[in-house]
Amino acid sequence: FNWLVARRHGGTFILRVEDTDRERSTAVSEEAIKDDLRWLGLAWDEGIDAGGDVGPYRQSERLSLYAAHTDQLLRAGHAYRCFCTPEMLEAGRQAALAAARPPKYPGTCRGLLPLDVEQRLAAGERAAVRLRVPADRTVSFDDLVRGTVSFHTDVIGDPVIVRADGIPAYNYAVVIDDALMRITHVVRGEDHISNTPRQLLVYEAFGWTPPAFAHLSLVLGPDHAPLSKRHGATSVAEFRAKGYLPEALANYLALLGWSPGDGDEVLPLSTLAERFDLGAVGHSAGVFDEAKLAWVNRHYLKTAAPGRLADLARPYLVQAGWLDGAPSLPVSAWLSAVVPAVASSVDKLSDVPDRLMQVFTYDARAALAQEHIRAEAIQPEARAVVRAWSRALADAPRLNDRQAFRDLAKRVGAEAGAKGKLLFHTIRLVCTGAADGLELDVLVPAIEQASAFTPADGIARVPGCRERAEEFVAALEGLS
RNA sequence: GCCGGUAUCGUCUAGGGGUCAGGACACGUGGUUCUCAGCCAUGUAACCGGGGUUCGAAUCCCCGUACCGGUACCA
Repeated sequence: FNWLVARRHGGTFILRVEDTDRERSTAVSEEAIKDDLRWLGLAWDEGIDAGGDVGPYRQSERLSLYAAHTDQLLRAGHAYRCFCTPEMLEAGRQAALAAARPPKYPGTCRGLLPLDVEQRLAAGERAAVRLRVPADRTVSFDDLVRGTVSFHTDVIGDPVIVRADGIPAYNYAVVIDDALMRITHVVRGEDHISNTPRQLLVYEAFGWTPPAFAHLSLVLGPDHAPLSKRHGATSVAEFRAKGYLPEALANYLALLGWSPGDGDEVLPLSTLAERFDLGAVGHSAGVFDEAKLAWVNRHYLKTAAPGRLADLARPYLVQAGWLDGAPSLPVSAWLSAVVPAVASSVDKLSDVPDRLMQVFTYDARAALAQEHIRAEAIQPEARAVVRAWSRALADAPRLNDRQAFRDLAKRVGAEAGAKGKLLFHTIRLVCTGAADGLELDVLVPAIEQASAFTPADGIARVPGCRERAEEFVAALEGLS
């Protein structure tokens, strides 16, 4: 949504890394975020790796900036040193909770004498810095999605703005950054809505004009609980791994919480960038529905470039053991023809191998062991087709294209006196050992082409139609 | 507990003082196709509860309930 707001209004989308929590901020997590954003197509105009004139864009590299501002606040009396230990604070919190009172910093160090502070500091005592929150005030702001939101300062304890180790707290660092980076719109999750009054107070202490705020609802899982690991994929990277197209995920996510108003559902990023409107964003939390994501994905799967689909599907075929990492050029060409043909009937790319099962595996005996297949195959009409088909294949060239298959099917039909469903269904049985599957126009040429490859091509061995027919006939005769 | 937010089909939503409350996904049924896809047709399904204002409330107001968030020297 941040990206869309920036695009829609000709703004600048900035990627800033908020890494003041050293535990959670690793090079790996930063890289993951950048990968996700890039994959989704949400390029940033300014920030990490992109540069810009209000950097640095990593909070851990802006520490001196924060320190200078803290001095200013301390001198002006808007902030003060706090010597309370985490243990003391925690005990106070527990006591308050037990007494059914709101847990709030009691202001223990609020009125410390400057001399005392000097002495304790000189003695090596560690101190955090707290913001002095004015009493009995209502702080309110006009949220771009929710309208006016107000908080009373009496429920806000003086927040720590700089920890005892000198690292600023999130609520403080973002204000300085947003002001210095001239941020106009802060669009974030509603988990930040109650942080906003604290931040507003920091703007006020500095005499700065705050940016516009917009708080978005969170996304819930199907059980209505916040999205978490047990709901399966919860990160962009996981959806990518499952074979969803980035444009589909972006499209779906935009629709989760926002609607164009006219019922349009398929909206690529470029269209979204023109039509998105923060004011039309919904106020309630959305439940993530993977079935709908899949539906959107299918739309994009149908129009994606063949080569791209082939490339994206390759890892799944490798995983299935049918392809090695570096297939030959002819195999790549084959994939570019076959993958798009199946991709249009699949929810996501990881389903492709399943759809291609009949190309790579064949077992006539096992097929005929299934009652319904056997019953169908032993019908005299079907046997006639089987015979004609295998005879025709014996001296036919490879059925490398759709037309060759159709011609042969026609000949076989004429010879066996069969057509339509009976004809094709029987051929399907012989070629795949199954009663359903891909359209034979597509499947048969795919099998034939694949059967011509050698192990050097980096693809598993695929039995051709002739071989399959022979095996089927043998298995059928074995039955009777 | 306290503070804040939210509430229309199972899900995403449109609408908004008078509508047959519309669409999409999913699901059911029928049709088409050599296909579990697609396409066509068709069906089931919703305004959280209670008060108030009003000729009239799903829509405005209040209360309640439920859910979500916050209540950190996390972000």
